[in-house]
Amino acid sequence: MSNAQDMLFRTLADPTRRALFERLCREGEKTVGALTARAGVSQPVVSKHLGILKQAGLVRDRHEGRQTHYSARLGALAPLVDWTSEMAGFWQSRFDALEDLLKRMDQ
Amino acid sequence: MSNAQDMLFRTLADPTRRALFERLCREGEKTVGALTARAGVSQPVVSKHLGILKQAGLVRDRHEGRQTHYSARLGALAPLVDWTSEMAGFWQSRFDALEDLLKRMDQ
DNA sequence: TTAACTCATAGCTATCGGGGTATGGATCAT
DNA sequence: ATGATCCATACCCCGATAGCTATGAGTTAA
Repeated sequence: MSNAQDMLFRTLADPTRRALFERLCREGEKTVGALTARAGVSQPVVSKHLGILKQAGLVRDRHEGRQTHYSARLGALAPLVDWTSEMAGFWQSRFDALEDLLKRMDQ
Repeated sequence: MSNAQDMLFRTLADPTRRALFERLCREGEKTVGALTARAGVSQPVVSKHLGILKQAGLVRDRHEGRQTHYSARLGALAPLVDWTSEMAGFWQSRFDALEDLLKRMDQ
């Protein structure tokens, strides 16, 4: 029963994970080793986080010899944008309704 | 060292909390009692979540007699939108750079 | 004043999850 | 073939937190 937003919010809630995703967005494709070098946590931890990011659809992996290259999949952020827009939409429609009411009261 | 995005993602990561915020966006101002009625958790839990939402700036409260009315503060979502745009921007600029490179190689 | 009601806080428990080390599988270099 | 490198998995540990009940503070009704 967990929708797309749930997965995204939970995945991006962790600072280490979000930092990894940000680096992939900023700097493009990176190997696990390169990511580990500046992640501040051990390699297994980086691998686990990358696995979670992949499961959320936020990254993709490409195997080349003994190293794995990860890159950001920006399209996965769409549900987050949609959710935000939806919330804004509800708020706006209620605002419009209020505006409308005030207008009618003014007549 | 926790920026605005961190607070927002962590706060919205919990399904119960996000559901409360969504209801406030959809249906407007609600009392704690009204929220508790359909929250699926106990009243103290609802109060605690509302407190966290308030601390994140996502809701505001208004005291009226013995009841407290909560409402959504949509502006608080701005850092989230900014972050998303920033990530998209990085991705786009790298894409543009690649496009540019290919263009120059083509000459 | 007393009783009922609304919400917030305190205290507790159990679970979840992020961190680590150890290790194995796979690939490359010697 | 052997050793070194890169990554993923398994396992454990511990802190964070979401849930509960009990209770108190504040407010309205009787």
